Amino acid sequence: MAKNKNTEQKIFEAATQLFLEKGVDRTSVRDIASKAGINLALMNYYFRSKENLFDAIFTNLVKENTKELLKILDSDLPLKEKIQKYVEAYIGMLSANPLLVSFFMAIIHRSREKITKMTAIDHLYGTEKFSQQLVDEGKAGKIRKTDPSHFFVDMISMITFPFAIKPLIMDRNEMSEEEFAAFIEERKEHITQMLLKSLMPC
Amino acid sequence: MAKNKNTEQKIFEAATQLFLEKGVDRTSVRDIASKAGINLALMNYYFRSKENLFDAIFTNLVKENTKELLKILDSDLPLKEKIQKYVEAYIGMLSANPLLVSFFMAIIHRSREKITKMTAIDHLYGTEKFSQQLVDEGKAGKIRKTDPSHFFVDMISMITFPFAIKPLIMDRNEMSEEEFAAFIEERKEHITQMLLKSLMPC
DNA sequence: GTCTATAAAGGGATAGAC
DNA sequence: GTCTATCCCTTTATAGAC
Repeated sequence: MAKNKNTEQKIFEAATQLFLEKGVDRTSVRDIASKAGINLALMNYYFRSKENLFDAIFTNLVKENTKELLKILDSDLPLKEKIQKYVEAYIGMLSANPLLVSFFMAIIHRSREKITKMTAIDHLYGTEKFSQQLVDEGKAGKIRKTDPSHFFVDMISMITFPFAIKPLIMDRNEMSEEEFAAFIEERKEHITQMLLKSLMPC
Repeated sequence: MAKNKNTEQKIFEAATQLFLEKGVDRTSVRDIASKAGINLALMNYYFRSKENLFDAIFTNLVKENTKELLKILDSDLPLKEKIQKYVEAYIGMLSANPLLVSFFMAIIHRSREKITKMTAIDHLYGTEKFSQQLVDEGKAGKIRKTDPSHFFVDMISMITFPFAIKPLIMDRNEMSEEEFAAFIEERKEHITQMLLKSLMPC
C-alpha cells in the first residue's frame, strides 16, 4: 500500500481488492488490515463494521464503473449509434475490471434480501430514456416493434455473462488469457450486429 | 425432513437447500445438522468435511439438471428445431430451480481455482456436436456463416443471465413473482426468434 | 451408526493505553 | 488517530461413550 494515502483510503482499497478476488465472506478483517498495513481495530474505527465497509465498497464500485454507461444511455444519440457505443463502452469497462461481473453475481446471491434496498443498483439498470427511444422508433416504423424489457436484458446478458463464466469459457475452448481477451474484443462488434439485426423489420 | 430417508440423504438434501439459499460460506455445519435433524458429528462421519460435501452437492446439482439439455444438444434434431427445444428445456429447468443460476455464479466466484478441475463442468458447456452442426450448415449455405463459440455464449447468456439478476429485474420493472415468471416464459419464444434471426442469411 | 462433549482455530468487535 | 491486548462468539472437526 502506498504511503501517500490516508488510512481510510488504504483500508478501502485493500478491502475492495480482497472482496473482488476472494469474496466478502472469505475475506477476514485481519486479511484487510494486513493488506492495508494497519491493525484490525482501525477498520472498526473508520467503518464501524465489516458489513458496513462492504456496503460502502459495493456502492462505490457500482457508481464508479457505471457513470459513463449511464451517460450514453441518457444521451441524445440516435438509437443504433447509442447501442453500438454502449456495447463498446460496457465491454471496455469490464475488460479493465475482469472480476467485476463475477463479484456482482456472487453479491446478488449473498445479499438478495438487501440488494434492492441499496440505492446504487439504480445505476445498474437504467433504461427509462432508452426504453422510450425503442418504443418511439417502433411506433414510427423505423425498427421492428420491440419490447424494451427483453431488449435490455438481452443486451446486458450478452455483454456481461461471458465475464461471469470466464473460467469455463477459457477451459472448454482451451483459451489463454490473451485469447479470451481477443474473444471478448470480437464480441463488441458481434453483439452490436446481433442486436441491430434483431431490430430490423425484415 | 422426512423420516423415510437415510441419514446420508437427509444431510445431503438439507445442505443442498441451504447452500442454494444462503450460500456455502454462510451456511454452517450446525445449520445443516439442525435442518437435517441430526447432530453435526454425522456430517463428518458421512462426508469427511464440509468442503467435500459441497463438492458432492455441486457435482450432483450440475449432473441432475443438465442431463436433458445435453441429450438435446447431442441429438440428431435439425439445427433450428434443436435450438428451439434447447431454449425451451433450459428455461423450463431453470424456472423449476430458480436459484440455480445465482448459486452457480456465486460458486464460480468462490471456487475459481478448482472449478475447472471438477469434472461436472463438462456437463455445463458441451458443444462439440452442436458446434459442428453450426459450421456444417454455414458451409452448406443453409445459414449465415456463424462462429459457434459466440453463438453458444449468446444462447446461454440470454437464457440464464436473467435468473442471476432476478431481484434487479423484478425491482426495476416492479414485477411480482407471477409477472417475473410470465416474463421468463415469454423469453422462450423471444430468445429462439432472436437466435434464429441471427442465423438468417438476409 | 449416532450421540455428547470438547478441542483448536478463527471470526468480528471493543477497551483502554498512548 | 493508532496501537496492543483481549473478549466473546462461532466455526470446523474429532474423541470417545453408547
